Amino acid sequence: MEAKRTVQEAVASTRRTQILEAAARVFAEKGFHPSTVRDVAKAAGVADGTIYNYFENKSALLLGLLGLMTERAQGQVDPATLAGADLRGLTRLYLSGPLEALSADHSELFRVIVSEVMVNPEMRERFYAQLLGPMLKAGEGMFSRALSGPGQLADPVRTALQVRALSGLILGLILQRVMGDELLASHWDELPDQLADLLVNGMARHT
Amino acid sequence: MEAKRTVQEAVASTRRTQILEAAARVFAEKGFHPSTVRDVAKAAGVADGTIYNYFENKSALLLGLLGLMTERAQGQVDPATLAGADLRGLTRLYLSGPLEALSADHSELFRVIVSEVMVNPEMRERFYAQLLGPMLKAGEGMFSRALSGPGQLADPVRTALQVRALSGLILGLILQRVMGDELLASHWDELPDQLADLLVNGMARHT
Amino acid sequence: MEAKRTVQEAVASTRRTQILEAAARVFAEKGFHPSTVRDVAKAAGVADGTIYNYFENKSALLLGLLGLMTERAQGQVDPATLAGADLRGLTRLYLSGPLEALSADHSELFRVIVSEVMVNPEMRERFYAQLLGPMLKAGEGMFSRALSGPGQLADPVRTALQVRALSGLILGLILQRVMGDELLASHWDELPDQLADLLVNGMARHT
Amino acid sequence: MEAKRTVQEAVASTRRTQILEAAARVFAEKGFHPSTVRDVAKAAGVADGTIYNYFENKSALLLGLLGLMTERAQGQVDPATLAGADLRGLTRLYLSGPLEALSADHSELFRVIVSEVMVNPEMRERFYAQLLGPMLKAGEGMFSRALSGPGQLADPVRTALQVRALSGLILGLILQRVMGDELLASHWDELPDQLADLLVNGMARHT
DNA sequence: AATGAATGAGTCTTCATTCAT
DNA sequence: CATGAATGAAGACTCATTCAT
Repeated sequence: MEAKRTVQEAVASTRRTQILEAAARVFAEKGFHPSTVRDVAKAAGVADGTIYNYFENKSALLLGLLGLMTERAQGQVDPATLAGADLRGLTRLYLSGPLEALSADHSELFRVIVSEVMVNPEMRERFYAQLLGPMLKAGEGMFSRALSGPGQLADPVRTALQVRALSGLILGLILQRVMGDELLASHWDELPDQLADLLVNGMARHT
Repeated sequence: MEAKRTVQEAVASTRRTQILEAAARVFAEKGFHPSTVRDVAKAAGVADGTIYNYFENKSALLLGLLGLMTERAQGQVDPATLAGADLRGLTRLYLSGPLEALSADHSELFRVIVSEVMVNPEMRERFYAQLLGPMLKAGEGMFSRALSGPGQLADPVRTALQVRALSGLILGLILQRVMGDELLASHWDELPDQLADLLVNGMARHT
Repeated sequence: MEAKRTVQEAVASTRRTQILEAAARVFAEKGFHPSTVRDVAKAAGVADGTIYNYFENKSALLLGLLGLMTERAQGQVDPATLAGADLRGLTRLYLSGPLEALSADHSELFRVIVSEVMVNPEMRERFYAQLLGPMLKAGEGMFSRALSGPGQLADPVRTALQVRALSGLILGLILQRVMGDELLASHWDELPDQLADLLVNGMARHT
Repeated sequence: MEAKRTVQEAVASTRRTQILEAAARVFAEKGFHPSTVRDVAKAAGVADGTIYNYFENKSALLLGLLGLMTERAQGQVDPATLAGADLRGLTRLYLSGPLEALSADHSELFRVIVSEVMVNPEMRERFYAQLLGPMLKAGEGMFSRALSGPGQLADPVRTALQVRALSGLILGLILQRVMGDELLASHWDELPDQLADLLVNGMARHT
């Protein structure tokens, strides 16, 4: 009975993932609103009704994808690497994770999710609670240490705003790339380094 | 006949604007997809069918709003002020325009438009062609001059990337605010100054 | 403008009736739940969506039919005839109206409506408020006069219960006929007379 | 083997009853059509599919409930009591059984069943064959004796119609009560006596 | 015999768009 | 040009029923 239930749960979990990945493909291709539940069902190789055994409604698929994305975004950063990093290294690391992760493969899905986040309150809240908020919190911790001088604590508000500048930079660059800016696309890999220089040293010195 | 046509054109133009502004209100309130053409018609005080005398279809309303937004975004910057500005002043000005303009009133509509831009190719292209592209071009011109030393031209690619960092910063900060970050909301007015400092001098000196 | 609106209203009213009569036919034939909105639309010769220009939803069609039935049930009784009737005549009249009206043509529709009235609170309330309640009130007025002796008023509660017995009798007989009782079907026309005898004189004398 | 089969049959019968009672609760609460097979399964504490081991389909549940109701309606009347009753006593007894039984607890279920009987031919036939028909037959027997004078048989058609009047009265009163008539609800217990008086002596004398 | 996940046909309802007036 | 009733395609979702385990 124990075992049986566990097996069933495993199957159910697999099926859920299977549907979710199908939804990711379909939504990435056609967008959320133009996609039909039937599209997702077909892509997942299940019947229409089966979708509703795993998700309450069409929107829940999107929420599920947000969860998937969150899971993947976690654990991108290696705490050991962070420990020994100086300010520039820290900045570079903070930037490079999301820039690499979100832009490469999942940009299509990212577009769909951001699109709904903009407009759907529940998506927005979850996005902030699961992804953006934690990322900001982590950043504040990291940079508050790095920015504090010996015996002098960094201004917490200023630190928080700087972290928001960093994360904003990431978001904004991804958006611009997604919107078709070719310069960004072709220099994407250099960005973490360039930006770290810029942010640490400033434009004046950076030149 | 001349006059008559002109009057007619004026009326038509007015009616178009009237519909567009109704669409702005409606879309801002409910989002694009949940809003119906009838909603817009009612808000504009016209019949459903009348909408189609001025706009090809529902999507054209959104394109029209993008145009409206573009018009308003132009002429925000005063060329005279720019001329005498140093690097920090320039940065501050470049940031403050959009931050003030887009965040205050029109944030709802901005959300709707960005949402569709993410997902709708035609919207994306126009957004880039009308708004983002020109803004980047202008920025490149401005900063290329400011960053060039005497007798030495600034690296154009580096300049372009820096400009994209600036505009990305703007976009990303607006997004984060729109997503409900309270710290940004309460310190919004200080941002242009703080960011200008940060970007010009860097974090190291900025502390 | 006046005239135009009036014409439009007339058209709308006609269309409403047209749909309602189609619904009556369809529901009478297949029952309410098995009938689809499309069935009604086809029977009415309109598109599916047109139904929803005149009725909020499928249930509203049934409510509409209840209204139709109510209208027809009114004005069945001629006040002049009632005035001069004695107790037996009154009873006979009170019975014969509904028995003739509801059983003949509209028995199919009556079945559908009663079926939903049994189960649907809103239908039940309306049925009572529009049909049964008024019929009881009218009966109480009529019989309170007829049952009062000279200088002595009839007991109002007893009168009210007797009226409910009469109306209950009507309802119950219709139901039994509708359920297929052949004896009732073949003697339907004699019922008002027979029942009036029974009720006025009692079984003991009636024999 | 014998015993085993018997035990199995007992279990099966129990399970059947268990499901049927669950269905009674569910249907009484939500009505037949709005209830799902899953609702019934949950209320019975079994899996969806189990229902179909005991009932052919959803409708069979309702037919089963009709059977349940029939069983309970039988044996309500005590033949011994009937034997010595005069016309008034007989009438009172004939009325009081159903009025007490159907109105008290099972009125919800009664509503659901009548609702379907109105609309579903098979239900209608069974209802007539199992419940109404036998009740009429029994009444005809009882009253034919009571109404016959010495050496003179009562007119069978007249008797049959009178019995139908009685049963119709019952049905109609229950319906009116179920529809929310408060006077009936508050005087329900007096009905058998009052009605017996009315029917035996007539309104004229009854006053 | 019990389970409950899978099925997919079926329905209501919405809404962008058209067009006769 | 304005109107708004009519259209009908489209889609989310439900749920009775089946069947492999």
